[in-house]
Amino acid sequence: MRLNPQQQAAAECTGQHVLVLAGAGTGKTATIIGRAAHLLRSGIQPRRILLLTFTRRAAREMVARLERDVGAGSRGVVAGTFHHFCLLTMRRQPKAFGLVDATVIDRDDQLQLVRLARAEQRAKGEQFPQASAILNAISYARNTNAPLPRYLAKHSDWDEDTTRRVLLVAQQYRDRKRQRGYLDFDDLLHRFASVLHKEPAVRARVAGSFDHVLVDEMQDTNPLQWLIVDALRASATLFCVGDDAQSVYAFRGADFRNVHAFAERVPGAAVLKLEENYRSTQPILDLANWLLDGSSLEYGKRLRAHRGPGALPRLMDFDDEWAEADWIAVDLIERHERGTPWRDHMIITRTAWAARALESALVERDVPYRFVGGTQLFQAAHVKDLLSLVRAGLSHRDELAWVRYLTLWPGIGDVRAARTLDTLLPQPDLPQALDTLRAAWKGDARVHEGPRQVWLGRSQPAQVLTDAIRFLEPLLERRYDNWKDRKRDLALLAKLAQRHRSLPAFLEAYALDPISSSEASRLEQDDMVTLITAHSAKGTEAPVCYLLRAEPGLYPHARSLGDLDQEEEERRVLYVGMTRAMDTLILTRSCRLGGHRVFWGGAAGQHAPGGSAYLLEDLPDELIDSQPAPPDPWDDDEIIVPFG
DNA sequence: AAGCTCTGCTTTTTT
DNA sequence: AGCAGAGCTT
Repeated sequence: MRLNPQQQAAAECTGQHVLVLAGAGTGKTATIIGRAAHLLRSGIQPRRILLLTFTRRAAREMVARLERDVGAGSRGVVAGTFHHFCLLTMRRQPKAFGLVDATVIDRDDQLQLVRLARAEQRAKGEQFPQASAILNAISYARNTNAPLPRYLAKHSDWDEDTTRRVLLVAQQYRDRKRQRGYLDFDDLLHRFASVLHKEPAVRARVAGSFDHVLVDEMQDTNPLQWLIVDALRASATLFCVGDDAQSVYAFRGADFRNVHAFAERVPGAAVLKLEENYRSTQPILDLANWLLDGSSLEYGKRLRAHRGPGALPRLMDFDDEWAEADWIAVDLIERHERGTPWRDHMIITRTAWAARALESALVERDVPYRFVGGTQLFQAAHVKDLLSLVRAGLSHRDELAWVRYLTLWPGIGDVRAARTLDTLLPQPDLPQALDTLRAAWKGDARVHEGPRQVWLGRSQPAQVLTDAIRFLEPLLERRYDNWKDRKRDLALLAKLAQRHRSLPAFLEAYALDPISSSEASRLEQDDMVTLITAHSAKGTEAPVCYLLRAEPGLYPHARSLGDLDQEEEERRVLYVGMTRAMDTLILTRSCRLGGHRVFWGGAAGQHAPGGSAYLLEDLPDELIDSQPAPPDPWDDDEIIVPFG
């Protein structure tokens, strides 16, 4: 791989900590990979290089590219998400981190726990914050390393009494986690950071195992992650890459001061810039530059296209989302027929939900596609059902799994499940708990058999999964009307389990990475259109990009209206979306801008002073090729035939 | 008393 | 797709 002089200089700048400010498409990944390759060539041992990314996608891509560039010499480089790295390290020395016998839980499990606590605080029929809202607040405070009461006082509009009870919910959530040995995603970072902070010996051991730490997407790191990077700096050299204009995870506590204040926090650090864009043609970048110019913040960024001129981005208006979706599907088919492979097309959506019309159009027109981001296909209910049985068969203390498994049975609801669990929990181990269950349960005798099968066969993950599917089949078939389709997902899961030595390892890997959708699709076919959320799209590119529903209510998202920081983040989300396109950028919208629409979310167009209710409001004509809406193919007005 | 089924509501972004 | 609530069934 060839680097330009700036990239080269960055990759080879050794002897001090480095921050690289890299605009969209300027070869950020190439540079970080180039850096790793340079270190390996200069004799650094692979296992002394740590490569931290923010998303699993980025981690996978980095590893693949590094292997392609360096070959087997890259084996042993430690690469993964922050969460992954923390868990891995803590699993190696469980005692030092107090991690013996802990189960990692995903967001669904978290929500379930919060729901239980919430039910106790909420009066019947009363308006009370949703479990997800409470969990978001808990998580945000945690990731920004701020006490929850202070965070709520500042950022929520809940009244005093509600706030008091939300704090009780949070307290209970914590207690329940502790009692059951559950660790949520935030705990992974928090536990790791706090032990590194409090135990100099542990810190020295962890930090001392690396010479170089490479951090991707630095603008997305949150204060907790900063503490981790900061601890590693004690004996390793940092190489951080980021772009403040692409910071889109503030909702998760990301703090781009980690980029802005880098030089002050890390004395003697070199700050380098990459500004030449290699991805897109100039008109696409002109549009992106215009978008940033409209901000009240100063991003100090002007993307220059190394590739030079090209076609103007297009803007298409439609009557409704169905017409829009169908037009895109047809356009994709035409491009495909003209010889462009499906994989060269990417459709970028603000939310998973906003793409529902598009998904049905793609299905209807037989366009092969995969969805990246949003709620994963594999977090589906039937997968959770299966995994709940597996988890129940490994520990009688896993309350969430047991309740889910038990309520699959006809005649068992929340109440009976909870009561049954009260008898299981005090038992010393699982076999005895199962005996108790068999003795106490008057109904279907098979209830205890499923977990028992798992327990007995637990040394062979793939076989356990296969047996568990067979065991659950009658129950699930009754429950879901499209069982045949769902069964295929489960079979895939059993196949993936083959790769893991133990069931807990499989479950933990799954919790952190609920089946790489990439893997799932690779098992099927390669050439397909990518439908992707703007957040997930960061770091990707495609020759042809559609920006779906680039309309008021979505850019900025209605929920962000009224908060200047959030509105500003929406600008960056749109910026990320636009700068994915290499040759062709097509923006589509599906509402008539003339007729004022009231958007859900309450705020109804009330944007913050200095912000904007619609980011493409004053789009200059010369930057875009505006096209009138094509006739509505679904127009079902009666055709009046004149008689003579 | 507990579970089941129907209906209406509500959907940001991710580890 | 999943939740909450109402009303019905076991």
